[in-house]
Amino acid sequence: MGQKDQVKSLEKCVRILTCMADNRENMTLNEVTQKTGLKKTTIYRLLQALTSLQLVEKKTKTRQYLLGPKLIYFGVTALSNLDLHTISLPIMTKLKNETGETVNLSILKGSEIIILARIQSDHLFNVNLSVGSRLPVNCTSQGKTILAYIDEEKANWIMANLMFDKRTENTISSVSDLKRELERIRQNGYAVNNEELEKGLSAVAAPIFNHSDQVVAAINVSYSRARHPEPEMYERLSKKVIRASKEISRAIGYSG
Amino acid sequence: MGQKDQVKSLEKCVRILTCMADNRENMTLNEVTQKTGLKKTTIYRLLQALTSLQLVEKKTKTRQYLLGPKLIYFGVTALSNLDLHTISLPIMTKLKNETGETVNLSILKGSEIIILARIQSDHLFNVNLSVGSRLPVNCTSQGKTILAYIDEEKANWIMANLMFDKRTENTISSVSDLKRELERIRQNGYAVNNEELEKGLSAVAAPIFNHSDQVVAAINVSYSRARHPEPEMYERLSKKVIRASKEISRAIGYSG
DNA sequence: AATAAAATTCCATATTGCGGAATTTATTAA
DNA sequence: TTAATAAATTCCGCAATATGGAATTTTATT
Repeated sequence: MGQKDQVKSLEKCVRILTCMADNRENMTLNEVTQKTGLKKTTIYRLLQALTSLQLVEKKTKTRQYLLGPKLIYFGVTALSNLDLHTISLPIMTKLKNETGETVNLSILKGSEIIILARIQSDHLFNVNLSVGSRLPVNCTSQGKTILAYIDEEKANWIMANLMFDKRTENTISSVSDLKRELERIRQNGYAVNNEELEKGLSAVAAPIFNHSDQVVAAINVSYSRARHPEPEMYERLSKKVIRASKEISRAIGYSG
Repeated sequence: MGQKDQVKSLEKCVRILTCMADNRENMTLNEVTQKTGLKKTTIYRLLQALTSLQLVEKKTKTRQYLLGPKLIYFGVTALSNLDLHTISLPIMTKLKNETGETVNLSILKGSEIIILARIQSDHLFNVNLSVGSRLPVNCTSQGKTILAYIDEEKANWIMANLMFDKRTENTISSVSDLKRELERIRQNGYAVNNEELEKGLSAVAAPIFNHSDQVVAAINVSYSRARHPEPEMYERLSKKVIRASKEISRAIGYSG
């Protein structure tokens, strides 16, 4: 063994897969080479192996690689074993029925949130998001919520590296504004998205904590401002969202 | 290189992960050893490596291993890149709105189906299933649908290895009965679940084909018999389900 | 407390993975 | 079309890595 039970080739594979996942788009060998910094020959060989094991898929026409079907299998299995997920689903369904609006459960990954579960409203107008979708932390209720409760050092690091692209006129686009917003969120116990991601779209989110008092996710209710322009909606929803978030937190071991 | 770009340690890791995914339950080192047939020391070392890379999680109290968070990340990313998934979602939503009932998208894995996407109805009564849930082929509309359209050899192999546990009095529990049912499905173009999985639960499913005319998935509408006991419901739903399945098939390249 | 079983560590050896260089294939420019 | 450039793929000897039997420690069972 080199060191402490490392498996070099596996590490490289995970580095490649992570690179591909981070990148979202299909990637060519050269792109992976540039982004990972590994030797091209090595990557080539590992990608062949990964492909034959179905962890990666290769589009022969374009010579592009993408994450493969076996990862979907592993992933959805892991997801359905995840306490957070199984516990949240019925509570999310209840929340959706109470509010009539779309409910999401998301976790933080880098400077984005990833949707792990989503219960859509029955309104025809529905945003084109789904399990696996990612959104920037600064313009989502869930992103801001998580940011407000993770440890400050990590939050600062994320904020320092944020792109802050202005999705709408309301998008928070500076670290100082965002910090002020996080302070407000901590005071209220919930976060609001006031058309900061997309015009006409609002949401209210609350944090989910684990047994050791750390945020592990956020739950939100998202709705169209066209149907509910009144600002009182935020507070009204927040009560329900917070109740749901607490229920989930407790169920996964939070005692605070 | 050993042979044609194999990476032995990676292969073993995938074998371990597959074993764990197949098993559903958390596993102990010894269990993995027995099920994979690999040497215990090797598995131990690889599990350590997998754990430190977050592909696997280790419950130190019980010394059990389970699929880790990084696999969720890879999996949901792969899922959201999957044409089948992204194309299906809006069509499933439409189908749910048309019928008012829960809509599922599933693929075949071994002798089970796995739910890849699910749009729940707003009825309070909702079955406890979610993305990643697995069900036996013989007692689900989607399982039977896929079985009816995959190549016969594979279907026979699956049927030969089926457990056929009798979930209800209606559960199909012999190969010959199942074969007769598959024939009926091929004639109708859709499959029905007549309380074969759970008393009070019915569903109607139709197959989804790809560019090379192969079934890749099935879509279904599932509902409570308490609300709709009438058998005409099957045919009524089948029209809508078939329409949706064709729409998805075409969108992913089917031309038949 | 004694026994059995499972988990973990150790280490010498064979095997595997590595990556530079060469070759082939695709892409772009002329 | 041809030439030039860039990317993908193959080759192979060497060094580093993974292997697994045996020993040790920890945990479960009697």
